[in-house]
Amino acid sequence: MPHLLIKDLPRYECLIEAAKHYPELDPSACEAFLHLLRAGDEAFLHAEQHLTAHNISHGRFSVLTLLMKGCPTDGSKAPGPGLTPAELADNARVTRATMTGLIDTLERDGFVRREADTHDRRMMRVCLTPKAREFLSQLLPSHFQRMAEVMSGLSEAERRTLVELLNKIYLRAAELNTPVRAVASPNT
Amino acid sequence: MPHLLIKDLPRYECLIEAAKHYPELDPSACEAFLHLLRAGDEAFLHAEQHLTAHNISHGRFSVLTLLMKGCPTDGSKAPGPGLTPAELADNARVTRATMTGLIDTLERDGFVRREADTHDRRMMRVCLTPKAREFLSQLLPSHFQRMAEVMSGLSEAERRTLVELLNKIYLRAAELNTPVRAVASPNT
DNA sequence: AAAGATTGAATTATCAATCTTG
DNA sequence: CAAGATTGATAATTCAATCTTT
Repeated sequence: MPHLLIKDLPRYECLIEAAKHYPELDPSACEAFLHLLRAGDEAFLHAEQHLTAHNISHGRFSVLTLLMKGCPTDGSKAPGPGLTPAELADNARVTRATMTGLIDTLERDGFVRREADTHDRRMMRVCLTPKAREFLSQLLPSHFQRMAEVMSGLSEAERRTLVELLNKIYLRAAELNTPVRAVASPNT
Repeated sequence: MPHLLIKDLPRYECLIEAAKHYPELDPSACEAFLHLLRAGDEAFLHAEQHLTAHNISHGRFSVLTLLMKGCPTDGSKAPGPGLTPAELADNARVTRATMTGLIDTLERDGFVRREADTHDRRMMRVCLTPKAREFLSQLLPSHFQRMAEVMSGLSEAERRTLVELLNKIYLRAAELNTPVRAVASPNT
C-alpha cells in the first residue's frame, strides 16, 4: 500500500512499465524520455496555473512575450513595427490559423493592436498595447519566482549538469524534428 | 548571421533572455526551468508526430494506455471491468467533460466500448476493443523506438544522472501542485 | 501562381449547468 | 443533497479552402 500523498502520473507510469516489456528497445532511453516528459509536464503545470489565474493561456503568453522583444526569426532587431501574424505563428510554433484566433482574442481584450503594413498590403503588423506592457511587468517577476521554486532543490552544479544534458537532448530532438518543420518553402 | 539549420524556439529564448533582467530572482533556476520546458517540448513533439500520423492525440493515447493495464489511482488491480470515465479523467489529468468527449470519439472509431456498471447505475465502464489492442501492439514498439532515438546521445551514466535530477524536480513540482489538485472533495 | 491572412469544420480542452442515480 | 456522466458555451488548436495582394 503506497503512500499517496504525492499523486503520481499514471499515464507515464503505465508507459514506463510497458517499456520494460520491450528489452530490445533500449529501456533506459525510454525511461529517461518518459521521466523528461513527466517532470516537464509537472513543472509546466505549475507555471501554467499562474498564467491561467491571470487569464493567459500558453499561446497568449507566447504572443505577448514574443512581441515584448520583437524576436524575429532571423535575429534582426525590429522592435518598432511589431511582428506579422506569420512571424508570430512560426516563432510560437502554431499554425497561422491558430495565430489569427489568438490575435483576435488578444485584440478584443485590449492587449495587442493590428496595423496594416505600409509597404505590403497583404501583411498585418501586431503590436503590444501599453496595457499589455503594464500587465507583463506585473506578471513576469512572479512568473520567474514560480520557476525558481520548482528548481529550488537543485544546487548550482546540478543545474549546470541538467542544462547540459537537456541541451544535448534538445539538439538531438530538434535535429530529428527539423525535416518536419522545413516544409515552409519547397523547391518547385 | 547565425547558421539556422537547427531552428531555435524563440518563445523560450525570449524568456531566458528576460530572466537575466531579474537577477534577484535566481536566474540559474529560471534558466534550468526553461531548458526543461524547451527540451521536453521538442522531445514531446517528436513522439507526438508519430501518434498524430496514426490519428491519435495526446488525450486519446492516454486513454488507450491507461485502459491497457487498468491503472486505477489506488493501485488496485482491476483489469477485467475496465475503468470509469471519472478514473480515466483523474489519471489522464483532464476534466470529466473532456473525458466524455474523448470516449465519444474513441467509441465512434471502434477503440473502446462503454458498458453500464452492474452495481452502481450512475457509472459507466470503459473497455478496450480487440481492435484497440491490435492497434497498440502495432504502435508501441515504434513509439518506444522514437523515444530511444531522442535519447541516443546520452550514455547510461548520463541517463541515470538525468533521471535522478528530473525526479527531484518532479517531486518538488508535484508537491507544489498537490494543493491545487486536492480540490476533489472539500469538507462542507 | 505564390504569399499573407482569414474563415469554416473538426478535435481537444475548460467551466458551469443539468440529468440520473444513490 | 453527493456523485457520476453528460451537455452547452467558449477557447485553442489543426487542416483545408478562400480572399487579397504581389
